[in-house]
Amino acid sequence: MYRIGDFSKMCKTTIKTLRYYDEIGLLKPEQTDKFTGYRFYSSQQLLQLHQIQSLRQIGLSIDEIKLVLSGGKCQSILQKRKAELIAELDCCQDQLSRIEFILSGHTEEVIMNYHATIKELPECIVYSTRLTVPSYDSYFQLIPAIGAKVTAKYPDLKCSIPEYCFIVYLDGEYKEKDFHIEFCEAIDQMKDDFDDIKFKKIESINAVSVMHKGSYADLPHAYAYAFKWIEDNGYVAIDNPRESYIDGIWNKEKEEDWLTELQVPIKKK
Amino acid sequence: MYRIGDFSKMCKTTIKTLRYYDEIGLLKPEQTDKFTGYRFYSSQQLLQLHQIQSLRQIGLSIDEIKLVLSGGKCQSILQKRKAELIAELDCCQDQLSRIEFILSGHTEEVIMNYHATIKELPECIVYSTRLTVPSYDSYFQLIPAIGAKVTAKYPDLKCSIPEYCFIVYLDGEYKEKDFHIEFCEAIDQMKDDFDDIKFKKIESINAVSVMHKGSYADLPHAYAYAFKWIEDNGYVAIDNPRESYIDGIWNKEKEEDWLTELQVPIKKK
DNA sequence: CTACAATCTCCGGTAAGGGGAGAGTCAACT
DNA sequence: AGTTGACTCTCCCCTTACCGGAGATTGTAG
Repeated sequence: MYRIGDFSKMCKTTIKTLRYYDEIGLLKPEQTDKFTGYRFYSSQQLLQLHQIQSLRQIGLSIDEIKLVLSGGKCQSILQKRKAELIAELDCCQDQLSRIEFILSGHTEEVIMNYHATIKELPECIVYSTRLTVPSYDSYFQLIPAIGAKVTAKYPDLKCSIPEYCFIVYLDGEYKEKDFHIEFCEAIDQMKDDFDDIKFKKIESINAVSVMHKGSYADLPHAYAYAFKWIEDNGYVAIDNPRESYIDGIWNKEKEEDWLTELQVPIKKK
Repeated sequence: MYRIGDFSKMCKTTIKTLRYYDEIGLLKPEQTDKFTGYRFYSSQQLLQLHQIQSLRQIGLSIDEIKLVLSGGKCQSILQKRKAELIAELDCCQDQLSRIEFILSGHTEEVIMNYHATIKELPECIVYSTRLTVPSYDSYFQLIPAIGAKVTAKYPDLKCSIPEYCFIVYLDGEYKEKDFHIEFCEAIDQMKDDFDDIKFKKIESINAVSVMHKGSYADLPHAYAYAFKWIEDNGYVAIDNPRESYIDGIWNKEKEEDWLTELQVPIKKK
């Protein structure tokens, strides 16, 4: 029989940990003095603790170890831990790649102020219409008219709160003018199509998001950043990018206050 | 200005998280109503939060993000995080390897009951002597005599508590008899050598530890397990293994109660 | 005016222990 | 027999980055 201090040295485990294992019932000392509360461990416990340590060192949680020790599910618990580890490895690789991307200084070439995040865009219902516009500036003259038309047809239809409206560029290539675009506005319910207005449900999807502040003339920088980020971090774009408008001419006077979010649907390569 | 619920949807961040960031001062809402306590966020905060998310997604802690945002040390923080990630990748690989080792069932071939852990053996002072013994059983007749001799020479010398005594096999190869071994006993202070007794300090080292319960005749199984484990998990032995005696003939009658710990000094390959 | 949704603060919980206070216990040395 | 010092005990709070829920207040629609 060993007192906790000696046992602690023999098994290279702190006294705190031994007391904790006692408390949670993972490893009870063979005897506990009823009056003094002193714990006494035997060599048998040394063997048990050694197994516990071997399981802890492969990253099992204490609850999992309890399951293993109570004689069940060893295989499936290890398989589960294996899957966790593979996911964790992927996650670390991804984070490492993103750090390399920042450190390698792509950011400083253009503007230091772009950042990329991955987020899940939840599913939503939108009405949409396709149009060809001669230039950037002409969008926002056309858009209010579309909204008015839809409201006139379906007065009970409401925009999502918060508002979510975006356009998608349908031209695969870069164009200086006469863009082919699709305008989408998220709404609260499905309706029937009419004229050139189509209603559809957009499925949930993962996208990389880059915020762009300022004039639309600089948006290509944001696109360049996003696509380089996607490429360098091992993702691929799986759909046309969305340009989502947050602040613009309709609520901010100064161009430098305009805020746009670029969302590029992606998946891991 | 957006209320917390809308802002939460826009930035895909939970209300709980936003309140938490407010509380810890990472992201304060632009306004807080003095009477109702309602938080109000602006698009500017959207931009800030987006950056925070991008940093969180590479695994920075909140304190680190605060440092980055307060304008300092961005490079060094990222380098530090990079180093952490590389260490974490190594750790995951190691755990994965150990799980594969168990799942691939080496264990079942021999005896299911071996487990391996890696532990740091702390530095210690020992007296040691080399001897050649004809067979396993003759060790324990010789050892008490050695102890007696040392105690006679240095009466104030005390064994470490808990006791730590082990032998090292000096023969590189496997032998059936006439082993060349070194016997070591950990003690509390350095003394001068005499006769064939040498005192030395053993440095701290990492070792893989395997517990063996039962007759010494089965020890080769434990050795086989340990060396296969070392090989398969990408380590190499860097010194002779130690056989440390915990329970044996001196305190347990039955052979099946004897407990021995095999310690093999290793490093990552 | 009444629902009902949104928001607030406060409290408690997470995993696996670590740190420390204050009190009791054990063994050896005067 | 008393004292010192090492050891151990329990109890409580702390860690990270939030989540869940209770109970109270506020805002908005009908």
